[in-house]
Amino acid sequence: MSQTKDPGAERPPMRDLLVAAAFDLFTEHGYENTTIDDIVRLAGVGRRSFFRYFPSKEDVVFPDHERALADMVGYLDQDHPGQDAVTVACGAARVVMRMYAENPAFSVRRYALTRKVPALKAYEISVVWRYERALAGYLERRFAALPDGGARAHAVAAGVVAAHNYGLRSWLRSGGSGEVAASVDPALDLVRRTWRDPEDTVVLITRADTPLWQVVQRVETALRAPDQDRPGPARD
Amino acid sequence: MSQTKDPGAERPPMRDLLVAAAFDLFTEHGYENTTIDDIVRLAGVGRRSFFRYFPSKEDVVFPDHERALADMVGYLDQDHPGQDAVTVACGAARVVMRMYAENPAFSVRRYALTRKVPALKAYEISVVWRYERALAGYLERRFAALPDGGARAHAVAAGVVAAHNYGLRSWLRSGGSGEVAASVDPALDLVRRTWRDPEDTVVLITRADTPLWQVVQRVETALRAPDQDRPGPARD
DNA sequence: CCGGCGGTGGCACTCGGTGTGCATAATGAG
DNA sequence: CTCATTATGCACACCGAGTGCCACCGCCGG
Repeated sequence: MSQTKDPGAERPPMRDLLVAAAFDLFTEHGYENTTIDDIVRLAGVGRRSFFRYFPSKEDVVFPDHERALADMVGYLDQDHPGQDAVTVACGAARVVMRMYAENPAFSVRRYALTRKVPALKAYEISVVWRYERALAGYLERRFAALPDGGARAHAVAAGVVAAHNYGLRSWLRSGGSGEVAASVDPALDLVRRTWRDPEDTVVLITRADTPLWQVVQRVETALRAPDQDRPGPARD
Repeated sequence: MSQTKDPGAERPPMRDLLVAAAFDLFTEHGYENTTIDDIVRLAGVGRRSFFRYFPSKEDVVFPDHERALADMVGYLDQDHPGQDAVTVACGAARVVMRMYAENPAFSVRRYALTRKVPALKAYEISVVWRYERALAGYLERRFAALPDGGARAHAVAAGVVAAHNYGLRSWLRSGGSGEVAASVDPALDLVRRTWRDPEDTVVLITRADTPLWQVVQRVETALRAPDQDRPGPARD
């Protein structure tokens, strides 16, 4: 950690230095009352160097979102056999979730900051929007065959992102204790269930006087073995 | 229209003057290349007055969103008998849609601007987020009785906003010709159908050998007369 | 005629962000 | 070992957004 000589992680320590200095000052004097000069003075570097590592003052608060977005796009570019589009979108949201889980203490500090500084909240929203746009693009490709594919793609993407953020916020409010997934997955599952492809719906028709245990049995077998003996849903 | 003497609309003309001047300069020289001094020089007013009417340079591009948000909140505060929560949320989105429809030419010009200026896009997103938050707050109250009410409220709000924006964008890309609702309503309907309260689902069970025309008839009567002889969904 | 009073303009200042030129290593060729 | 090249950080100057302060002007009642 003091040398950062590990191959593959060639980030100069100055980046982390600036983030640490900035967060200390932000939490002590507030975001607005802290100038770039204060940060670079505490970090012991030149003012110009700050903008070499962060394009703006807001970016120092979200130092890893760029990587997370790239990870999510990479996840969407893989193929996920046997998973419908909505499930893949939820998986992509979980990729971002893991980024938050990597450093709970930092995530909680940042959450406290974004909650009280409108400018940071606005910046965070624009970052989240990029996730949503990536999801919507993926879903639009997957839903290309459907007549309402465009609207569906955007509505699903927005729902997935909103559910993810809802669960994430509740985890952050708890102070980052426990598993993130325990908060995020239920919300994500709700979205996945309600937006599941209509073609995946099981319609079971029986005589009205069929014994209940037989109905249950047939429902169970139908739900357990999906996508086996019928053409799958449209995959662009 | 030339005098704006109508009581109730006491906006001083300087506001509209600044908006007109700003848009002319933005579309001609670009947003970034236009300074506040350029705007106030063209409008013939003092620089200080600009910030009296608009808190920031971005706000001059969205002069009516504050009013639209207030209108939407007002709509949500009314009570809408016989409409489920998701339908009311879609109605609230249509309130915002009408704001865009009030001045199609202006909306189209603004759309061209926000598409190519990242700063304006980011600002627009933060504005849209306030609509979404208002919707989510309303839906959270309506869904308070449901165990997954919170996640559901946020997912629905996000879906409604995304669908509205999807339809709106397609209308804006067409140059603002035709009815906005023709683009927005189908997308909104998709969200409303998929998120409709589970209690509103009609389950019809018949003998397998029931004549088709009888089945159709019973389905129709069930769909035509909703919420009549059963307790409605939880309304806090 | 006079003294508040609301709206406006002018001025100076802070601060975020950018372009430029210079100094200081680190690297590689001879 | 020395020199040239490159990269990296730094100091300085500059621009423009946004703010605080005060002077000004027209309008009102007294």
